[in-house]
Amino acid sequence: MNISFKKIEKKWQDKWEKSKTFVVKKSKKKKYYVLEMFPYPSATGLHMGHALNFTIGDINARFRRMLGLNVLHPMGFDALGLPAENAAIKAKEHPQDYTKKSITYFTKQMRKLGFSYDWGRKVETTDPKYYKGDQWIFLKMLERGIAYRNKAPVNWCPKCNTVLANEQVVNGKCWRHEDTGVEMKYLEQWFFKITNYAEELYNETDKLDWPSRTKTMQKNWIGKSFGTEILFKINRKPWKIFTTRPDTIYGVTFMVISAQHPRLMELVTKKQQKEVEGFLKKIKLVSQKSIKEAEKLKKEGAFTGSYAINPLTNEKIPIYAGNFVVADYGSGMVMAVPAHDQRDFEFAKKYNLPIKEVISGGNIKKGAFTGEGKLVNSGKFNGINSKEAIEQITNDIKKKKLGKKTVQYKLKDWLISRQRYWGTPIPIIYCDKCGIIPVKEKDLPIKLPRNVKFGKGNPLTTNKEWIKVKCPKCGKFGKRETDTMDTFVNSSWYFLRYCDPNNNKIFDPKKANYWCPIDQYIGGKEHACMHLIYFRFYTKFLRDLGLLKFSEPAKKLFHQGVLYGEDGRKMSKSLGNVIDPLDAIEKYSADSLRLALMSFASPDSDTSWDAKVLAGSHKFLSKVYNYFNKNKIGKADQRTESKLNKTIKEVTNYIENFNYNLAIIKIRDLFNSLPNETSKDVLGKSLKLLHPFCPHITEELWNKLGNKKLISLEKWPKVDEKKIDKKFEQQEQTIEKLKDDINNIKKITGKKNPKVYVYVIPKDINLYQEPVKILNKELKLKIKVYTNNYKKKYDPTNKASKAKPNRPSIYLE
RNA sequence: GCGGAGGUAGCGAAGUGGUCAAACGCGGCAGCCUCAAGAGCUGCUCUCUUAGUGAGUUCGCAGGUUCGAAUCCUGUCCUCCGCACCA
Repeated sequence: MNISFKKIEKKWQDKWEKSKTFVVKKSKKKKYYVLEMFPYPSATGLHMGHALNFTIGDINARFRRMLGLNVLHPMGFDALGLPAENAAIKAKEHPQDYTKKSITYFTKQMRKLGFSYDWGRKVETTDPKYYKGDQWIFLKMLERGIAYRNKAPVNWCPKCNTVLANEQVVNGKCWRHEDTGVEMKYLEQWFFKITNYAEELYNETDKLDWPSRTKTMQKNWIGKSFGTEILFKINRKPWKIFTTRPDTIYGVTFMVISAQHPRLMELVTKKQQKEVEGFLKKIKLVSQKSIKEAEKLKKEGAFTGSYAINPLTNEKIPIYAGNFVVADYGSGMVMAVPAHDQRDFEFAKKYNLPIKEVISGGNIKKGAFTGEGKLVNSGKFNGINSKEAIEQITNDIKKKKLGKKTVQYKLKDWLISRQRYWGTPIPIIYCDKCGIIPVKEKDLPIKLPRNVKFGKGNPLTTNKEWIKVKCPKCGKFGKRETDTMDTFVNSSWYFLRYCDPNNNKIFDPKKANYWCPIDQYIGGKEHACMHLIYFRFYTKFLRDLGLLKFSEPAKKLFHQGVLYGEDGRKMSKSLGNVIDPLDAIEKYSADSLRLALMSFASPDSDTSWDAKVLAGSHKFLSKVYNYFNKNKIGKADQRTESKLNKTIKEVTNYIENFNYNLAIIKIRDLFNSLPNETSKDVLGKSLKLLHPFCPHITEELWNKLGNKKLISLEKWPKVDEKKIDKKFEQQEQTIEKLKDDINNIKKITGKKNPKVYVYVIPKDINLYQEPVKILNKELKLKIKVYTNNYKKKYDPTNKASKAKPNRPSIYLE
């Protein structure tokens, strides 16, 4: 029978939309906010990863809704950003038109998948009403010293004429120009002082109900380490040096300052200038990204001509510029202890610098000894264990006011400036007289001008009309900031905007505090150290502004697995292994696709696409549909009731825990075991179990059962424990075993339609009567059961004597 | 180098102390149906054995704990992923 899934699906999608089924308001019910990370729309449309992500979210949303919660399940588009701008330029379109088209396309596809979004809450970051919020928050950050301007080394592509985000540098090359090396440049940039929140972000990570892997990644990224800050005198000025090994301070034989250090040139003497400049030139093309090929990179450097004074030994120590010291960690300069640090050791070997052993236990001729040991050559600290010496030396330094115990983070302030058009304009005006002046709140939003000419770099810089603006302070003409904000700014607070997306304010704190924090956030694990840290930071900042009453944006987080192509490789156009969700829907149906996506594997594990699973899912749904066309509605037997209730229990549990694949197995099993005649109640409850996965077909069949209301808004079935009867399970096992035995004997003997005689011991007779009846029907055989002591039984070969407890004897004729 | 995940029958994938030769799906094989194919239905699918209910060998590899291990412990090999010269 040919079922028109397409018609059915369209019918219910229309119905949901018309009757505003998924529109939510504040209510007395307990709230539940489920959110999938909003997509970055592109003209190529939704990909299978999106479909997977959103399906997981939708199942969760539909399930919670049926449980009686007030479910907020919105969707939006993260549409500002560099990739869209580049794609638009390539397509010779205006980014605005390109984005609009992409969003329309995405929306259409999402509708076809039957997601239960409250579309009235759609958020688009390209909407000036939205990015006004970015600008307002920026101004608040500026007021509080969280946003600041600073000169910093950045990745620069000479061909694009623009700064690139770290993610846009691939192996030291520009992502758009594979042959172009990225350079380091010093530019005045806007930063967000996320490091102010490093401690809180770090500490609260443990409390989150998030995947542990992500939590560790975040903690590593924030990178808290305890150490000591020691003041070394250089040219009579103190320089702070961070170390985790103050116990080795007597072994310092030189210092290394980062080649990227902004104050490097202060230390370079006239005599050494040429040498240092030569060195800097040599490493200029080595961007931060390619430094990541760490092991291969040889330690290199040049003597600056300056010396530092070791505060404990008063030794004069030469300072080198080096390529292996990170400029923005610690103080960008390290005290080098070649005897006890591998990198310092390599550097010392190369430049013939002295290696002084201060911890015993290793062989410093062979290499650095980084382990624990007793101190030697360390004055009054000789003989102390190195671990203990860390404490003692730190105390000594503190007493002498030469330093203190301190904490360092790897987390760096967030560089948000982008020399690009398609982003939120930074609301700043540069005035010759007044300096850097923030735009007044009442003048927000600063809209992106529509008229721009794309050429080299940021087209805003050549838009004279837009740039020219009156200084809010003195009234004379100044210049607008032409940099725009990093796209991650947009996604840092969008979840708040969903709570009241159409107002002219930023977001409604009252509503945000009702709906938030997000109860269940769902998205890719690749965001662990970017978006998922940024939006925590924003939440904390907005809390400190007094707008939010919570400190963490998402209580629970779920990462969907990566879905690879059928060949096990990443889906990509060039490999030709991309499966388009629309094609799958076209060929089968949205419900089939949703079911298949959840059947491959546990939704959080990486897996590959399998066309057969999709076909199989479709087959199953067809079977379900056909069953509902043929079946009779009458009374439910106890066996089915028992099975149903057991399944309700299992499925509920599985869905709670995101074991969607297992839930589906149980649901399939239930439908497969439904008898031709059963009650409306059983059928309805079975449909409800399937509904979160396959909303359309269940809506259709629910309606066919004679229900007037939507299944989408029905209550999730409750388990009736009393109806779960272990007897039936036992019977099922008995049936299986008996069936196996009969089939086996049939096979061995080759008898096709035998008469079957089953002999059981008297005690077991009750256990077998029912199963034999069922098997009679199922196998279409004549099966007779006797107790083995029954005198009138038919038993030509005396099989009956072999019957044992729980082990019937069988004769086939 | 640091950190994380994982290795289960032909494949995908459940299972985390006994009820495990191990759910379920796919594939394969056989039967029914049909003029035939497909679909659908039924059964089998580690090896051997047998008119069934029996035996043997399995859950990356090697040891160990236990009356008992796919499941716990130790070591080891392999795969995938993230971070990476962070002092």
